[in-house]
Amino acid sequence: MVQFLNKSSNPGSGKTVSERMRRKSEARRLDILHAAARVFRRSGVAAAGMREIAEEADLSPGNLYYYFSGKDELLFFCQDRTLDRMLEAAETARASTIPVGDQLRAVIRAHLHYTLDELEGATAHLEIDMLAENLRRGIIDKRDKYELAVRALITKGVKRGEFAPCDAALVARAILGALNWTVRWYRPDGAQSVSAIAEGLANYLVRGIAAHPQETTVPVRAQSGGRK
Amino acid sequence: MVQFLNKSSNPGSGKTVSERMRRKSEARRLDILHAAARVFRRSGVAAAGMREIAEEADLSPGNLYYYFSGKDELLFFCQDRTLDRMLEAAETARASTIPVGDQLRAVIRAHLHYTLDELEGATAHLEIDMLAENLRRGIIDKRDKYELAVRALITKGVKRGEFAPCDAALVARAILGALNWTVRWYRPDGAQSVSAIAEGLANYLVRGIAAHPQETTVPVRAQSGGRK
DNA sequence: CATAAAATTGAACGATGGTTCAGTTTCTGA
DNA sequence: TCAGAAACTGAACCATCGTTCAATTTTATG
Repeated sequence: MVQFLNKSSNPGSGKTVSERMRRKSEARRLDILHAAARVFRRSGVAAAGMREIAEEADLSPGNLYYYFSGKDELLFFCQDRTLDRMLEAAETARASTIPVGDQLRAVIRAHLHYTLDELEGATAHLEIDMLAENLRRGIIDKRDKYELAVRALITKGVKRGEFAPCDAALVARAILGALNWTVRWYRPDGAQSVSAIAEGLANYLVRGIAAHPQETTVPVRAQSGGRK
Repeated sequence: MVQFLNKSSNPGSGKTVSERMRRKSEARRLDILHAAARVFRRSGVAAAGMREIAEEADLSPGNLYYYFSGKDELLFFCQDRTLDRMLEAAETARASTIPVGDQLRAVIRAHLHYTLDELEGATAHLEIDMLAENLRRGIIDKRDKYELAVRALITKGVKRGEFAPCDAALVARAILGALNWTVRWYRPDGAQSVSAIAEGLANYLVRGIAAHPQETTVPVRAQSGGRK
């Protein structure tokens, strides 16, 4: 979680020097990663060029390769990081003692936060087949693990009688689809904030499997305090 | 609907000759369009190369440009065609006299058919920003019109008391997201057929807004006759 | 301050992808 | 049968993109 840089090529190749320099280098790497994530989100992975990423990170194209072996490594770290966060959120929800419906709601909120949030949001993990073959395996596994976590939540809800019997695998995919597709239409300057969208979607998506849904209440547009 | 070729550059530029030749040329154009749609779906629009499309359509790369002005025109026609079909299905559903829930179900079925079906399915229309700026407008308008049609269906259901009050715009986007995301996980050789997936998703997605959902029934995996 | 390592640069390379075009083959209609 | 149009070909062009590298500047440390 804290250090994901020693997984692969570090700057240079000689033994590291002072602690202070190592810190600085690491921070720089993180900055670059953030810049790459922004460009990936803004332009899409395919259209995101190394020159564009370099400019966003305020360094020359060539210098990028001093910190990362190439575009694939950049992409890999971006995807890996986001999936880790989502998996963590899913695990936290699972381990809690609140009703399963609320656990699912928490996962939905976190999911949208990590994809749409202006600062922390990233979407690179949604374009897995842009990643080089050799790096794909691990990412795919994490993505599948996440999907399975959502499915397990649904299954648990059914077992407890909180949810109606259903095809958990299909419902999980439907939920994830509805969530992931938000990156296509969400605009930061739009009418609804990320958390408002999250509440609305959570209400609708959970209601679809709730054993005893409230007769009336579904996402009625913004019941109080509009933006942010 | 029938002829969408005279919208732009036809083969050659001289006056058309005999009717028989025109027919043949038109058929050829359609074949190429189908081939392009297959390649777009298989490889994604960005990764789909003109050489690959040419090979799929059994002609030389250069010859492609005898029938179409370029990749953008190819993409435009693919997107336009699919959106037209979906709009048509939405209109048919709207005009029918069945319950709104069933109208929505019909739209969902058609939507998945036109995206996932082995022969007729196309996914190019999901990558709108791959299209050149100057052609985008029309496609975006059609897509928005379709989204509005789905939203209108929901609003109608609420007005009639068949659906619970909700944020129709958000729910429409959730539904479309769940549907569109199927192209990411659906595999023709998977366990469920397209229509089985359609039924399962329709049940879940409609239940989320139904005023009085059945207590139990939700997509319980394949109640009879598995594949096809 | 000096020196070596770390960091940075920008031009250039090779591959790829959309597109063009001069030339060739195939087909149509009189 | 035979022009002339239509259909077709494949090599080449040009832009772009990921990447490399020799050379230069900056920084850390004795």
